[in-house]
Amino acid sequence: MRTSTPARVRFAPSPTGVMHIGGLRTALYDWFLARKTGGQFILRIEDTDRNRYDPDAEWHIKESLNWLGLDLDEGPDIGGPHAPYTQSERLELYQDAAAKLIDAGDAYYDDTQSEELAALRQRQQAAGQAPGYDNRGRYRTAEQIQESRDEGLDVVVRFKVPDHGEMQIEDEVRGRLKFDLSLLQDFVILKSDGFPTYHLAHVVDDYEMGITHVIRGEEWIPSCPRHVLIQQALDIPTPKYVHVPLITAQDGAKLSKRHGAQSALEYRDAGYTPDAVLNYLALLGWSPGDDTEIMTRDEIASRFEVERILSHPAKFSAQKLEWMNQQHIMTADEDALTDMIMPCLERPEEDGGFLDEIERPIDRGIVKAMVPVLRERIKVLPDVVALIDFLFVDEVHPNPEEMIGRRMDAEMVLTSLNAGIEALEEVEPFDGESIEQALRGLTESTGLKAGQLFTPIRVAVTAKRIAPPLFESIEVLGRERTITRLRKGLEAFERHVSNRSD
RNA sequence: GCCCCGUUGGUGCAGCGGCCUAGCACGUCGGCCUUUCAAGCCGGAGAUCACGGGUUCGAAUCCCGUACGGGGUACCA
Repeated sequence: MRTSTPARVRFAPSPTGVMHIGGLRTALYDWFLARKTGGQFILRIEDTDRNRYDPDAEWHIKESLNWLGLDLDEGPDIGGPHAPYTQSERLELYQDAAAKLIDAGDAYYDDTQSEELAALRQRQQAAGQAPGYDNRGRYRTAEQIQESRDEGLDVVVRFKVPDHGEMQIEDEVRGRLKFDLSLLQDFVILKSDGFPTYHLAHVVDDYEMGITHVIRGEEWIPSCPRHVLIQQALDIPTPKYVHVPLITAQDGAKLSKRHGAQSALEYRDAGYTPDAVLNYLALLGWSPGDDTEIMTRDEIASRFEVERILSHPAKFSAQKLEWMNQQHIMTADEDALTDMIMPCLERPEEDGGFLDEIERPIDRGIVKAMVPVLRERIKVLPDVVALIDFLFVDEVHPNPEEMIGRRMDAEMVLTSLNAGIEALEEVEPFDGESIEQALRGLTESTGLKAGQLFTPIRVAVTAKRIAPPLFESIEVLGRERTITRLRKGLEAFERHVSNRSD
C-alpha cells in the first residue's frame, strides 16, 4: 500500500437549510480521505450570508453527520487548534486579509451601488452582451470613497483580476483545468456589511486551518480561478482541489424535494440504516475499481482514493438504495438492529408506529427474538411494524375467507385448525423446532399438504396472509395465546361457513 | 449569449490501446427452492460504448469537431 501523508480536510456547509444528500456525500468523501490517511476531518460553518441564515440548519448538519457516524476531529462544538470554526466569529481574519490585498494593490474599495449594478446588467442583456461587472470602480480615490461613506452609501472591497492571462489549475479528478482571465471580472471579497464572501473567507480559512484537500461540488469549478488568484496575491499555497460530481434526480435535474430527494435525516426517519446510506452514497461518484458493492465504512475508508472519484454526475436511485439497505440489514449486528427497530415500533400510530392500543414500552425481548426471521424480509426498518404487530395485540381478527388457501375447501380448514390445536397442546418443548416437527407430522395424519395445513393456522394466529415464518411466530406468541387464537379462529370460521350456507 | 464540466444497456459502476463476441450490480422477465412473504440459486431480454472525423496494424479506451445534458455567469454559497 502506498503511504500517504495525513490529509486535513474540512466539510464547510452554509447553514441555510436542511442538509441534502449531495452535501452529505461530500462530507463522506472528506471523512474517508481523512480516515484513510490518518488525517483530520474538520467541520467549519460558513455563515457569511446573514440573509439566508437558518438557525436550525447548524443543528441539522451536526445531527446528520452524527447519524452517519462521521466523527469530527475539529469543529464548532469540540473546538481545536484553529478555533473558532464558525466564520461569523472570525471576521477580523478576513478583514485583515482584505486590507492586506488593498495595500498591495490587489483589491480596491468600490462604491458602486447595487441598483447601478442591476441597471448595468439590464442594459448589457438588452444589448445582447454578456452580463457582468465592468470593473468601473477600479480607480476610485480615497476621497470619493470617504464621500460615499459619509453619505451612507454601500462600500465593498473587490479583488482586482488581471486583464489578461490564462490560469491553469490541477484538479485531482479532472486533471488540468484552463481558464481565460480576460473573461473574469473583478469580484467582491468583502461585502458592505463587513462580512466576507465565500471566495475570500474559505481561502483564508483553508490556509489558516492547514487544509490540504478542498473537496467540494463541481459547481465551484468556474469560480476556482478566483480562489487561486487570491492565494497568489496573499502569497499562500494552493491546496489540492477535488471537485466532485453532482448527484441528480432521475430526470437528470438537480435533486429537490419534488424528486423525493430528501435530507439525510429523512432517510433516517424512513428506516434506512446509516451503514447503507453511507455505502450507497459512497458509490454514487466513486468506486473501488472492481465490482465490490457492499462494504463496511472501514472497508470503504481503507479503499478510498481521490483519483477514483468520477467526473460525471450520477443519478440517485431510490430502488438501489432500498436494496442496499436490505443487504445491510441482513448482516447487521442483532442487538444493533433491534435497537434501530424499536423506535419504529414505539412511535405513535399516526407516525407509522404500532397501533396506539398496543401498550408502550414495547417488549424488546420479543422483537429481538423475531429479528432473525425479520431481517431478510424488510427493506426499510418500519416494515417490521406490519409484520409483527400480531404478537402484541390482545386479540386478532382473522378474515375467515383468507383461511381458505389455494386449492382448498372449507373442510380442509376445519381439519387443519383442529389438528393444529391438538398438536400444539402437546408439543414439548414449545420451541420453533419442535413446533415445526409436530405440525409437519400432521400432513400424514390429515392427508393435507403443507400449504393447506399451514395457511389456516397462519391466518388464525396472525390475521395476515403474509406473515413471518409460522413456527418462530408461534413460539414467540406462546402456547396459551396461540391455542386461544386457533380456537377463536375455528369458531369464526364455522360461523362464517354456516352464514354462507344460509 | 459567454465560460466550464461531462456523455458505456432504464439506473449505478468496471474498462486506462489488443485479454471486449463490452464485465458486475440494481431493476425487469422466466424458472428452481418453498408454510405465506422474503432471502437464496439458475437463466433470459436489454448497449451500433452520444454522433462524425482523425491517429494507429489495432480505439469504448488517444486527438479534434458536433449534438445533447449539467453547472457557472450575485454584496448566495
